[in-house]
Amino acid sequence: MAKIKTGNNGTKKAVIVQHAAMLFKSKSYSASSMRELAERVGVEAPSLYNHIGSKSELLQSICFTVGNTFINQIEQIANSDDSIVYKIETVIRFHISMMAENFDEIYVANHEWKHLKEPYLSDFLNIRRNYEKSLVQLITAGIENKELQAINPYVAVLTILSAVRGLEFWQRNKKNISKQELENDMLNLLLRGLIK
Amino acid sequence: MAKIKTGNNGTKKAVIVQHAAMLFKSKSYSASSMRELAERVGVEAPSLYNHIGSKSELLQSICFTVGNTFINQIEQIANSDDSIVYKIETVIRFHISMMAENFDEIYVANHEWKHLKEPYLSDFLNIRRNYEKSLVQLITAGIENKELQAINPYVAVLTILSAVRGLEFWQRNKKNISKQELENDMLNLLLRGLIK
DNA sequence: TTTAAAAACTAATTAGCGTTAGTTTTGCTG
DNA sequence: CAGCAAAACTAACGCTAATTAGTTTTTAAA
Repeated sequence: MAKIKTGNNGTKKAVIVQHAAMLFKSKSYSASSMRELAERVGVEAPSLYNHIGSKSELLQSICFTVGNTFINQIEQIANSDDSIVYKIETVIRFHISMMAENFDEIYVANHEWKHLKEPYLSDFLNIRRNYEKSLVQLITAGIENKELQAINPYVAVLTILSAVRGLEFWQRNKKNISKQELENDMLNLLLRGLIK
Repeated sequence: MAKIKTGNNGTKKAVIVQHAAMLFKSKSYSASSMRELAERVGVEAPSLYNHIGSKSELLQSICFTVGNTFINQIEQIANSDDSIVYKIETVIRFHISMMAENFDEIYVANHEWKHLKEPYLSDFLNIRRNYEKSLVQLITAGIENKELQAINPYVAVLTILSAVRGLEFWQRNKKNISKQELENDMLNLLLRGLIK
């Protein structure tokens, strides 16, 4: 009946992927049906297959777009010659910005990656491992540097990544706290701690 | 064919719930089938229904057991007369212990609650909101107290809860870091910050 | 050893899923 | 306006799901 509206930029597949991210976020991947996705896109389910290969291809698109974005960013930061503390600040600010502007995709990549099929599942986990490894190197350098406290670098990375991932709770309460205040307070907390 | 083994403590339903937690954790709720659950329990699928009411009742059991445990704990802590900093330490240590000893249920409660049906979904979200509220009060008291830095209490709570939730990543690497080292480093980081 | 409840089984129902096949409509290009 | 490819449609296939019905086996007490 209706046609898929691309809004003059991006392919029709991109429109479908965007709707898929919203649907997968709210219902989870397994509980989302192609029929409901089609309804949201404004089309009958089989029509989707003129533009995509399969349901799992949608999940792949989402997860790898997100993964590659973060890998690119961390490489850029690692190659700059700022101080370690400033680099860490930049990483955290980038996570907060991504969370604000690409929430659906990031949420899906964080929560639904386990439904990827091989070999994509292994590829995705590799990307994530490499990202964590880059951060561990950053923290380790900062400790040798004496810029940072001597704590286990893996614990530090785990805490930082979890904290920024937790911004999904902020998304529910966006009105109460501005992005600026959130950024400043979270950086302050992670860098200087809770205690006065 | 076989019978459900209770190991002499707990009901048969408890055995099924425990297996359900493991299954839901590894496959997600929607992608888990009663047939596979039955196989893990060692029985045919319809036999499960002699002990439980439905698949979603299993999820309810898991989510509310976890929720009530944390609500009880936070009430106990709030009613003690330790310093705020010590209370926060106790909360964080409790989360780490629970994560170490009841990982499957906590993981499922954290990740699969959205598949609860009404009215259980609303009830669960209420429990979680109340828990967060208790923590916000704790942080707020600590700021007025001058024990804590004056940052937005909601940001502090969000960061703490996310950090402890992130311990699910530690579960994958348990061998590399002892619970003691993890506890000390994470407390140190959250209370005193990354910077030396 | 009889008996009755608990708990297992087999078979079937109903419903929804992703996807394919085949056909019709749409919209651009000559 | 003729023709053709892109993209929509309807119908249906093959599966798998949660659950129910009805029956048999097991367990344990009288």
